[in-house]
Amino acid sequence: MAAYDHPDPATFELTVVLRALADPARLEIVRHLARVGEANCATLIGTRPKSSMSHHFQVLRDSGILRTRIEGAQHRNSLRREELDTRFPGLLTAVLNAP
Amino acid sequence: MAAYDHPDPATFELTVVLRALADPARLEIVRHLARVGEANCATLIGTRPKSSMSHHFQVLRDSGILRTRIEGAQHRNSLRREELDTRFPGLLTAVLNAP
DNA sequence: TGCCTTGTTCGAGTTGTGTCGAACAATATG
DNA sequence: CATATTGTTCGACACAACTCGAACAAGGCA
Repeated sequence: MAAYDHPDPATFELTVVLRALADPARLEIVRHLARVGEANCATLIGTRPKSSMSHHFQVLRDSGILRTRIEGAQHRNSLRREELDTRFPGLLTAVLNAP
Repeated sequence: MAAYDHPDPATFELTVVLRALADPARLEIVRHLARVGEANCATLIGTRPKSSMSHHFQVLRDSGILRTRIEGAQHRNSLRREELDTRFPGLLTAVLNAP
């Protein structure tokens, strides 16, 4: 499978990032990745079907919040913390620290 | 006209706040209020009709982002910076500093 | 009282977004 | 090769959200 396209930090859009974070399922994914560093999709699926998860990962990827690295049959996801913090200083930290 | 109900900071929901901020029109309103401190609705209307603006103000008010003070026929809006920062430290600042 | 200003409310229309099953693609593994 | 595992893609559906005109309410003012 071909590698994913990840947007350049200079093109990150605030409204797009905020909208990506404004969903409970995606917020959960982001919080989980912040804890474990890297995870494949399967370990992040709770009760939701794969197709729903795939959708959420795409939204997060397209907004610039996470990157997906392909290793064999697995897709390893991790937060793009540095890039995000360069473009929107303090934003991700504030979201992760929020109750 | 009766005063508005403003939610208690303890009940602010992160996803609700993020969704409220994730709209270009509302982000513009928030940025404007950050500059001028307080403003009535009329001065914030660009080309959009009043009914659209009223909707956006309600979303911002219900999420806890701004408060509306009634003075005669005018509704004066201002950001709830302290309350927001108590509940979600650094969030509003990060959003306001973002490009 | 009559009129203007300021905003809200209502209803309809349109678009956007999340959800999910089914089919598909790619990679391991026996 | 056959099969299981991991994710994506597609299509359809439901629901939430934005937009906007029209009608309404409340204040200020002549």
